[in-house]
Amino acid sequence: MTIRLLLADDQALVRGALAALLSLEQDLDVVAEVGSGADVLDAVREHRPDVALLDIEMPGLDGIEATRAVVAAGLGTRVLVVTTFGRPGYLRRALQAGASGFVVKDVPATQLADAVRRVHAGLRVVDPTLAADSLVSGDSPLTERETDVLRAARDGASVAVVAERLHLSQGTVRNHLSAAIGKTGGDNRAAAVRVAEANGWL
Amino acid sequence: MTIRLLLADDQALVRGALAALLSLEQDLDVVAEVGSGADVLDAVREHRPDVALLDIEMPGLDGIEATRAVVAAGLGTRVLVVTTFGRPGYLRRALQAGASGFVVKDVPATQLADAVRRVHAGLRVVDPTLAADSLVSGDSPLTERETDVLRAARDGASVAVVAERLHLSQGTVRNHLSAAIGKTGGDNRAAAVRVAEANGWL
DNA sequence: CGCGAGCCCTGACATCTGTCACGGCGAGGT
DNA sequence: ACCTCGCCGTGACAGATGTCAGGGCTCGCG
Repeated sequence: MTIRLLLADDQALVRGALAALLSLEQDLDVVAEVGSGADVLDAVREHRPDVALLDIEMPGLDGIEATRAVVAAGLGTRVLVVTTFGRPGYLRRALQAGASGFVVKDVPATQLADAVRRVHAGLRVVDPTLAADSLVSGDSPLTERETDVLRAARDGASVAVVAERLHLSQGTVRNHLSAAIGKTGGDNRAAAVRVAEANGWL
Repeated sequence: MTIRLLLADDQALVRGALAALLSLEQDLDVVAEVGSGADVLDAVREHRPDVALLDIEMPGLDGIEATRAVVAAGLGTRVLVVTTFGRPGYLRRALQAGASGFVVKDVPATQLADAVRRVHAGLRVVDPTLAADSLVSGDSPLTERETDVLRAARDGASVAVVAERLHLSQGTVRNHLSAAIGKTGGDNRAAAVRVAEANGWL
């Protein structure tokens, strides 16, 4: 009995290459490929794959949201998240969204098929090096408002612009920013943005 | 007669997948795979491939430097650069380094083999959508010092730290930063960093 | 109810940042 | 030799930023 697969990755070349790689395995069958998170759910409904391989970095609906949607659909499709960046926050958020496995694109090619088989068997597959990091970095320490403000200031917007965009006073924006800077251990907003992005807190 | 290929990509999974994809073609033969830019030159010397597929984003020696080294070796190996990010600056720098072709990982999988064949035939292969962008964005308008300073300030370092690191006065650092901000069209250093990175000027 | 914890919001103050006008230096043209 | 132009370096100044102390609000708990 073959395992039916859905592939989602916005980079056509990578998607096709993964399809070629997985098709070499006798017991795996790629039944659908999509290039955006928004198309995942429809494809799952139509093809009923056993396992969905989702990339996190996709425009529009990202892999995390797509995972949530697939799991919520309740069709028995298990999700294996595949990502370029081994950020601790991604792992945590993917598992919270209901993913059954999480692998980084750094793993040897031969291990991907194994990961698929394990996920299909109901096991959890987690990159071991990431698991440790994820525990120490834990949940985001930022409050909702702090996250909003930091996100708005991400690409260099001034306090005035952020305040305008979020309908706050400038003092409030500065205060949230200050809190975020303190919590991330940086010296200024740019450093705070780097840390928060690296941990998947934005 | 088959075309002999070298694959370089730091992500083992992507590398293996590309190998599987290209091996499906009758006239292509993957003779070597490496996971870092530093290993490229040795592998080229040992296996004498016709075409080398190099990813730009690699730790240590990046794809641009590796291209330069392969071309300088003068063994007749042509370079096809494959990258995740379609930044105009990358294309320009890759071609300046002597690459024969440049494709983004967004292209359909079937086109990669064609690109390889064209490069092997001595043609230039350039993603057409990028070519236009590259011309308008052109060379970096930043002077050497401005680039240094902006690079040092990239992850949120304060003026004092940058000045220390580059052995300059704080006033000078501020001035270079100011010039970079003006040239990039931003309002502050964070915006300048974004723009410069997006154009491959750093 | 009374209380404390946590979050959001604000204004005042010291510090940092970006701008500006200016001088020195080397390369290339006249 | 002279001039010009572009890049590097510098200090003074206004404006933006980060810190701090503090008030109002909701929510859960004794």
